[in-house]
Amino acid sequence: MEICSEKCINLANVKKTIRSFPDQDTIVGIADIFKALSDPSRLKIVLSLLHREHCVCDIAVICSQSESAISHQLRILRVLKIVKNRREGKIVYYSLDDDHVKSLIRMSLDHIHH
Amino acid sequence: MEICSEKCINLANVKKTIRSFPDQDTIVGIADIFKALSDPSRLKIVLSLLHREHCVCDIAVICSQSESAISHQLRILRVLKIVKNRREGKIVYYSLDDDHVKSLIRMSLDHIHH
DNA sequence: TTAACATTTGAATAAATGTTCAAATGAAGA
DNA sequence: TCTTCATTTGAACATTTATTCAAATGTTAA
Repeated sequence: MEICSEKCINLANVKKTIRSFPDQDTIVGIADIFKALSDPSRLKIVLSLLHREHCVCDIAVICSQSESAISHQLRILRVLKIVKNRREGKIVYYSLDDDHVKSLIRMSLDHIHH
Repeated sequence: MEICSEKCINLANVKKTIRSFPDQDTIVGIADIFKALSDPSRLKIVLSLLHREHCVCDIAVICSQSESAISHQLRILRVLKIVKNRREGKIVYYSLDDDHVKSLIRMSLDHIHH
């Protein structure tokens, strides 16, 4: 990474921080997970799956949104490996696919309620 | 919350999940924190402050962005109480204002590198 | 094969968001 | 006071994003 030393106020600290930086892929990966949880309606979906699996139409009821809107968001969460699904006849059940996400949400719940 | 029982596949589970739901303010609050960390450039700023404070122009160098762009993002992070600042003459130093955010980031780093 | 149903998909629209540029603050030193 | 410098601000623009609607899958039961 290039450092324009002329513009730096504290070059030593800047170098330290840059050295401690994760690589760009890691940064984007983390940002993606946070982005998945950053939309209230998508967060609601994840919250609804915190304790048990649900089918799409039940999630729609729980989140008071259309089944289509829920399905669109579930696809995003599926691509990010945050939820997984299983089919039982006509019905598709979704559940959380990532324990880290559960931890993140529990931790943020603690944070809000501190 | 209204439940359209006709549309529910599994009413009992739906009711359980709805009962376990945080209130809307909590949901939006959590989503806001995740939103703050969901943009790679904003996440970079937070990462740059993980170990030590920095002034705006140094953050700009670290994140290879304009000082104006950094300042705009810092304002968002300040409103969300994720960073705080102190002025020393002409220079404004920013640092993290929230230990929970540090934990969230550390946890997500663990997650990516599992 | 049909009909009914749960879910998915694609296109379109509206709203939110990040960056840029230029101008405005506010503090320090000449 | 004037100049310089670090930072902030506002408006404009381009991009991303969530939701809606209509149509398409894919599965079950008649």
